[in-house]
Amino acid sequence: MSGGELALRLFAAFRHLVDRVHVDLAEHGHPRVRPTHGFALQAVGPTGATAGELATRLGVTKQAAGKTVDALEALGYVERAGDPQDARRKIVALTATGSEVLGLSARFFDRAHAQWVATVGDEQAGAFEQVLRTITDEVTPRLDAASWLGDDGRRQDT
Amino acid sequence: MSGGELALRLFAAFRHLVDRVHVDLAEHGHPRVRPTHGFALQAVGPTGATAGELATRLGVTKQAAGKTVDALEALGYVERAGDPQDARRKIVALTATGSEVLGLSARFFDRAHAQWVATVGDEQAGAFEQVLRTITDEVTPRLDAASWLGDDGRRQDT
DNA sequence: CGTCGACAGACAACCTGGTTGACCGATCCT
DNA sequence: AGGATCGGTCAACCAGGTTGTCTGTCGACG
Repeated sequence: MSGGELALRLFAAFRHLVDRVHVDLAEHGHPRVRPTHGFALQAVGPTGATAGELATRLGVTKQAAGKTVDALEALGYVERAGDPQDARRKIVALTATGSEVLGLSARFFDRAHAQWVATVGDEQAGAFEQVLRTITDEVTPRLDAASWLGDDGRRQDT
Repeated sequence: MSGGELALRLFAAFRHLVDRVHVDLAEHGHPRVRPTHGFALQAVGPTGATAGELATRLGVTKQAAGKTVDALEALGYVERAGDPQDARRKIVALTATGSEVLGLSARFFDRAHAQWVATVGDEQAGAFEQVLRTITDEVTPRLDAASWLGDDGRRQDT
């Protein structure tokens, strides 16, 4: 396998998985969720987070994070609330539907995972994941997928 | 490994590989190339192609393909020439620097590939790639990575 | 031979997600 | 108290993609 093919297939596998999950999500009453949103919800997490924290977790500027929160809020998946401790901060937290999506998403990911484990065999799958783990262990997980493809990598945010 | 983690790691591996190649490319006199451009150059290939062919190969609209060609042309990697057989068609072809980039890119991908084969071991790597191949074999290779992340999937192009 | 439909490419307008830059109020620290 | 700093938002802009429209060229058929 050439290096280029390897890269392509890695991406195809990733995309296949994510697509599958989003089809399932759409069929269960959440047709508007986009992969970006999923990442963001994940980053918010059950404990909530501020826009700034989100920004660093997602590897984007705080403005971009703010916009994502706007979108999620419009979809009804998160809510913004003021922090009584510090009037500057606004903590965004999952709504009921928000955590429902998060839970469903996790379930569907696991289901897709289980399916391909079944097709390739238990042992192979284990070995595969082991290799994948060692490859990606030192890599910092950055989720700013969209911008990364097109942009120069310069990013500063004040 | 949870399904979500699997997806994340697949993406991280892909991204890691691509990033590495583009760092190498930048160090060898091609700092402006973006992943998108790489895909497009690949799609043009040594034989050249029309904008429409590019569009279907990349899985985007012909207008988008046209814009990409504009960018590549501005960078000096491709040239547009009229087709003497059919005055409607304009075939885009790689310039000398264009095919240089393509060649370098292939070499760097292979180098990165070889490096991780070395780190995980020959046998593991082989098994890994075998699994990856079976997973992604039925998947149609679509390279419209950027739009896929944010858009709804509705796409029609006349 | 002429005409009418299909095809290839380009232009314009718009959307999304991201970025930079500037700004405002709240907090902290001296 | 007062200046620096932090958290968040507004505004302008850019890249890449999409839809819709239009022009020029082929080709096939009457």
